[in-house]
Amino acid sequence: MKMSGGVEWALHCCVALSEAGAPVTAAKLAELHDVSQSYLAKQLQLLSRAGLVRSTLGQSGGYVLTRAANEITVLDVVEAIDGVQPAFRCTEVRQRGPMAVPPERCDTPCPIARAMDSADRAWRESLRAVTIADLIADVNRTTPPEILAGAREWLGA
Amino acid sequence: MKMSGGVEWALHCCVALSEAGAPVTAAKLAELHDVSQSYLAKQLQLLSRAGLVRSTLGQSGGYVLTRAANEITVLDVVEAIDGVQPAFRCTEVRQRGPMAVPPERCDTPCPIARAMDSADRAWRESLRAVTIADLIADVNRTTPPEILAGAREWLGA
DNA sequence: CTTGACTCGGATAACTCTTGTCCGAATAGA
DNA sequence: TCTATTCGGACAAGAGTTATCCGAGTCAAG
Repeated sequence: MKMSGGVEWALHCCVALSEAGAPVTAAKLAELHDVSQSYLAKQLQLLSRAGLVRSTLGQSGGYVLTRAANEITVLDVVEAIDGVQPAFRCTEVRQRGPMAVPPERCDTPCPIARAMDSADRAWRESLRAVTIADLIADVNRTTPPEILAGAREWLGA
Repeated sequence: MKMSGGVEWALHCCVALSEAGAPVTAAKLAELHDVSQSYLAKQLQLLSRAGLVRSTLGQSGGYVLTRAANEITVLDVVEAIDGVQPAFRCTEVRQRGPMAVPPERCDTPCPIARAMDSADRAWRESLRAVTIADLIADVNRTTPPEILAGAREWLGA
């Protein structure tokens, strides 16, 4: 089981966008994080489709967050990039084979699927409890101030 | 993000093995669940490597659980098949690009990684709380008795 | 108003990982 | 001793992710 690597980039971009305030181009975000520009554009498109960022075209264009940082959860970003489908998908094994249970007797979900869904809900609930604003607060607390100031200036330039 | 489909099969196999008591061959398990025999063998190998099942060779051989059903958690099976690595892997983006944070200043983990790890722990904790015995109890409660009896007899035959 | 350059967006290949299959080594019973 | 049956690891095919490019649209300046 592996989450799309783009999730990490997208979260870093959300943090940067919130700190910048003004529109930032995909090229600048890619350079700041030293990642593939073309591929990062794809992740930003996904964020745009999900309505988390708004893109501005033309000169002095770029991406801006559509909501305040404390109104965007980590789960929002994860679902925008990685999709909303749970990692486990029940294939109804009990309805197959020589001892198959007839479909009309399967009103309750398979116990295995139930356990997986419960775990999936716990996972999502944990991600929903953290917002971009929380991440920013942690970043501001743990990174050297001079680097923070430099990054803010670099983003604006 | 997608979990290996073999996890579902492996869990069904553990339930079946616990109900059987005697060794069951991979071929019988595959026929019971109507899945690819060759591929199911791969999953059973992984369970064997993890020490959850013991294989017996030769005639009248097969697989048996090494522990009681209430001593095997769903998490044990998931980690045996899908691996123990978390879905999210931090690539230390903060240490890259023009505003890179020097490694010696990165004693605390990245806030993004921390949020992901917390969610991952919640997920695993939820899976650890459910045992194969719990699954069996649910199965016995929700499936028609005649099918249960038939399956037990079919496994023994 | 015209021009120009810069932006994002979707369609297009390369690659990695999962899925699926096969045959050989080892074993228990006759 | 022999035979039938078992599991185990090595071997291809497919799907999904990763990475890239070029065109449509837009804003700003001249």
